[in-house]
Amino acid sequence: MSGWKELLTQAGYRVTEPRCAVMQLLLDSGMPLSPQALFESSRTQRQNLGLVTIYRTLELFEVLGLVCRVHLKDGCHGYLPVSPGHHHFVICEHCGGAVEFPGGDDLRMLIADIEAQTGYRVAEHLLQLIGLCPVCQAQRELA
Amino acid sequence: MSGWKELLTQAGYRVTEPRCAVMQLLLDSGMPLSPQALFESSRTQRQNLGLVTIYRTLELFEVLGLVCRVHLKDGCHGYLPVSPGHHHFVICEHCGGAVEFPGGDDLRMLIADIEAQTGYRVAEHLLQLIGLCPVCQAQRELA
DNA sequence: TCCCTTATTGATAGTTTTTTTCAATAAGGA
DNA sequence: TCCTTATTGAAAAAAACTATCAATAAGGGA
Ligand SMILES: [Zn+2]
Ligand SMILES: [Zn+2]
Ligand SMILES: [Zn+2]
Ligand SMILES: [Zn+2]
Repeated sequence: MSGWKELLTQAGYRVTEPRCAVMQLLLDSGMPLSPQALFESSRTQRQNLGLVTIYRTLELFEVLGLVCRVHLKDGCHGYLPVSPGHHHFVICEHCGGAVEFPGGDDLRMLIADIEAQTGYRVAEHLLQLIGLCPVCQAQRELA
Repeated sequence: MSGWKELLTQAGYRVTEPRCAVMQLLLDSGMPLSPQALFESSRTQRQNLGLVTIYRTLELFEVLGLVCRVHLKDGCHGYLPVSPGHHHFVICEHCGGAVEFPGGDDLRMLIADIEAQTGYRVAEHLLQLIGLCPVCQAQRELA
């Protein structure tokens, strides 16, 4: 994400300090952050964002396609910054580290199959992979 | 789902009236139901389940693989009864109707690709398709 | 650069969702 | 039928999320 400020502006929104802070925290984190986690991070870094602002900012960012909401096992709902377009994530179940990947032809085929089988017209999909990142794999092998 | 009572018993749990009621409501519904929705349904049908019991029952059922938690746009977390094994759902975004589809080889190729690309070891995945069911498609065409 | 309009913020309060607690109840084996 | 103990559900607490509104600040225009 680099041009996100321009995107905000073009969409008629203001580039405010709190919005910058939220985006920065997300970019620095590398793992899905919940609204609460963002709130606490912001306090640690003396930015003191309001929790309400965080909710609103995440919602706006999601609508603009700047962040993506992922579903976690515990508690659900972390947010990750995303590059423009459609995407998915592999999330490490141990450290939370998330890596984005594009949906491939495989998925397209699968969806076509399901449409044929069920008669549904598929408009969107939710796909997340959960596993162990290389670092956590190595760690586990030592134990 | 037919042998779910046996499955409960074999796992050392009791087959109670509230558990039967929750399963029945889920089976009758055909769409994802939230804990709150189950609570209200149960009151309508004079079964008066406690909300806490519903939460606990859903959690147990999920652990036993009898139901599956799906993530909805608004409010998140509906529950659907599932047949044994691995599977996913197509959910109608208009009427909520859900259809299960088996996921055997599923995403094997895709996952293998991602593992190679990212170094992650993928353990599980979350896949949901969202779209329009045949009925709702027809309805939309008339409008 | 300064001002003015108005989008945005955040404190407070309110609502919804989920979890904890614990005495009363009932499932199911003896 | 009785007894043990898993299970229930009312009530209360905690967590997650939303609504309100006066004060603030972004950024366009003078
Ligand atoms: Zn969710
Ligand atoms: Zn990891
Ligand atoms: Zn439908
Ligand atoms: Zn699958």
